[in-house]
Amino acid sequence: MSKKLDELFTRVLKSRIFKNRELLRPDYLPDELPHREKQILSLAKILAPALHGERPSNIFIYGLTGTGKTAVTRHVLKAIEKRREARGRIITTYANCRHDDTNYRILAKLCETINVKVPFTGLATAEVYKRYVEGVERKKRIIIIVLDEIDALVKKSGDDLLYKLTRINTQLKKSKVCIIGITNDLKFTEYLSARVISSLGEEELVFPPYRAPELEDILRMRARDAFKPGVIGQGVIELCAALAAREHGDARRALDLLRIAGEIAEREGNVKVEIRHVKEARREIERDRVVEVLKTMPLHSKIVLLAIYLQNKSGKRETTTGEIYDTYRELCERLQLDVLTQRRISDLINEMDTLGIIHAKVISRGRYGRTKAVKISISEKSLKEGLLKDEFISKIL
DNA sequence: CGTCCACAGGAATGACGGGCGG
DNA sequence: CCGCCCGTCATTCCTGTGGACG
Repeated sequence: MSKKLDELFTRVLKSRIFKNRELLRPDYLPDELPHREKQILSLAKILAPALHGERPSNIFIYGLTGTGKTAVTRHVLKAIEKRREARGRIITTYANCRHDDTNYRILAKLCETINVKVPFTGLATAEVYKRYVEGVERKKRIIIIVLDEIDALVKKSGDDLLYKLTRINTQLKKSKVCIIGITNDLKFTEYLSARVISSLGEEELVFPPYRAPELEDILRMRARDAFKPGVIGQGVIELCAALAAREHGDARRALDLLRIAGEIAEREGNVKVEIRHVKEARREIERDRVVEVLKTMPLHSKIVLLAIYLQNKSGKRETTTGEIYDTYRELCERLQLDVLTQRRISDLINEMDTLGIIHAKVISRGRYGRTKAVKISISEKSLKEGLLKDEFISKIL
């Protein structure tokens, strides 16, 4: 056994495919961002006043996932920080609102970057905010706050925090705060109140999706340094680009495809990355994503999903809330668990809808009521793989 | 054209686990 | 250590509603 392991490690270390795999990771920031020159310049122009101590306008950045919003922002901030003028004058803060999706956690994160200590929980949000304002004022700097995937925060916790942050400068004398909001939801402003839109949207930048040829450029540039020479087979780059272009021009997806295709080829002991590896990579990505989401869902969501699945299996392609709830209740009784109310189940169904596990559409059937038509939008295989990990669920299946 | 189904989804409230200040 | 307050999850109660049926 240990000999086999040894061989495996050696093989991975002496990769015949990769020269530097890290270059393909989604959070790697390359020196050059092809086809985003315009956005880089615009953003730099807006932020430049910070260098001589003026507050830059707040900025709203729109664009679908993988269109380079985060990369461009980090790129520009990095360039600003490098300038001599920035020293002792500018502090930049980055927070991802999908990762930290409550007002409290965002504030805690902001506090962290200006060395203000706050506990994980327990304090009132208003208290944390107060400490943050005090901390900022003490710093006497221009603070640039990047709130990535800001839509996630607003949808969950409302725009209160945003409002406060846009007004924060009225409480400050020695420091100034500038906010960059990044969102991949183009209709995001619907969730915002007018007061926030006007102050946050002083400037707006739109990132269009990458087209397939542009994705090819990006991939080729990264592949040149990430892979050993000559290992990329005919048409591999083009396929990755085409698949990602179909997914609204998502560069992250394109890079993931290429990296995982490379990993699959390597696992096979192949010396070339071929088209079939890319196809397999696509399947793997989708499966992993879904299984990961399923595994981390709360127990009752899993049971609801199972209920939908069982309804599905007994012939119907679509189910309604009422039918799901009945089945759900039976399952709970069999497992001797407390039954949640229908109101709560309705929320759980909505949550799974936004996660993309199921598809729920409100339909009206006249005097037979108004309900939701629910169907599962993931493969049976990944559903089982994700659910069977749960000890309760596996009792039933 | 009004009715009325079967829910959707908002608001208020309670239970619970956890940190804070004294 | 205690009483207090907080955020989160869940319940209860509620009003709203698209359109087939009569």
